[in-house]
Amino acid sequence: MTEPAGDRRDPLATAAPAATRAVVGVLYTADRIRGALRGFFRAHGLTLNQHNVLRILRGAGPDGLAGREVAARLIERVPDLTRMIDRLERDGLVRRSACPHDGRVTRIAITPRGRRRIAGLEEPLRALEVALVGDLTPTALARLDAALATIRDAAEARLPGT
Amino acid sequence: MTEPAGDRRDPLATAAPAATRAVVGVLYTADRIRGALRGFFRAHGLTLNQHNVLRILRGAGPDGLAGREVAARLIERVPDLTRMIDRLERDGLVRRSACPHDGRVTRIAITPRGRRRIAGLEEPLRALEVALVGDLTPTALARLDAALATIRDAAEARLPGT
DNA sequence: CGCAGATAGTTGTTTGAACGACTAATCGAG
DNA sequence: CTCGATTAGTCGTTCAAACAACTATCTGCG
Repeated sequence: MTEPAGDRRDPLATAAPAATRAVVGVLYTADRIRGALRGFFRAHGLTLNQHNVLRILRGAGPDGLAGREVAARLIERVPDLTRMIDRLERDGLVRRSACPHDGRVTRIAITPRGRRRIAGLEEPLRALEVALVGDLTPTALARLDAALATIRDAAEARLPGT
Repeated sequence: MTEPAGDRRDPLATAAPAATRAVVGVLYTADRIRGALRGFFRAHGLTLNQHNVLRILRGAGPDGLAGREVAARLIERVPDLTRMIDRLERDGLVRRSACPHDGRVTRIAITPRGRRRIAGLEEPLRALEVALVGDLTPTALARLDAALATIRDAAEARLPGT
């Protein structure tokens, strides 16, 4: 009789409101996915966001992209792209250059060393992703995408910036 | 013939493999949800994890919980619970006490001030959560929960710890 | 022109995260 | 007992995140 309200063990196992369950479920699942991906990238000396930047730059032209564009394409928004690029540049994975048309813009491009760093990662990464969601049917995956898109649109409408 | 695959603009708008889309979608959506929740909690001097700890402790008995148990119930795993509790204790929101049965264990309990800090937050928080997912039908929410549970089980099997 | 406003990026500073090493207490086998 | 192994928590240190303020460049209107 000392713990009358001790039935709240796991935030995901409760009979919480459906909205709470969904929000918490997304956050919880994302945290575990990040944990699984962290170990993967760490073996290659990269963080999640670093790999993301390199992948984005590899998909860009040889002139690279403006920092603003890189930030817009990132999965997770980083509030200080400058110093993140600083570290990548210090490691020789990206290269900065001034934009000839706009003196404010610094263009960022991937270096050959950066390409080598992420070379060969795509296939094992995809295998890991498949292992994470492989038990879901294509229909379930499509529904998941649609539900997430709905939530993210609502969430972006409530973000401070922009 | 140097860049034959330069059609990758937005990580969510591509025709990427379904597994990649799902993984990226969860991470992307979680990041936006966190951004929306951050502003909410910030107005009350709390972070997401801090509010989470207080909510967990409020659901526990008057003796509080062992740090280990708090960590296990958290939505996002924190690798240094000690200093997180340090900050909450410094602000007078929680209180530490030694466990009489096990000298290794430090029990953590919420203080009246901690209760006041999170009092009244539940309803607006729930309203925010509903605003985030309100456009989804109950069926869609149930399917979302099921899909996330599947993914998180697979992800936890690939985490370093435990 | 010339100046108000907007945009892109950098920098300062504080706070928290991440990783590992370390201490102390408990448990279990012999 | 008592010694090795395990568990709970704390501490040191390094790195990155977050927020705000600042500089420099561009845009457009008068």
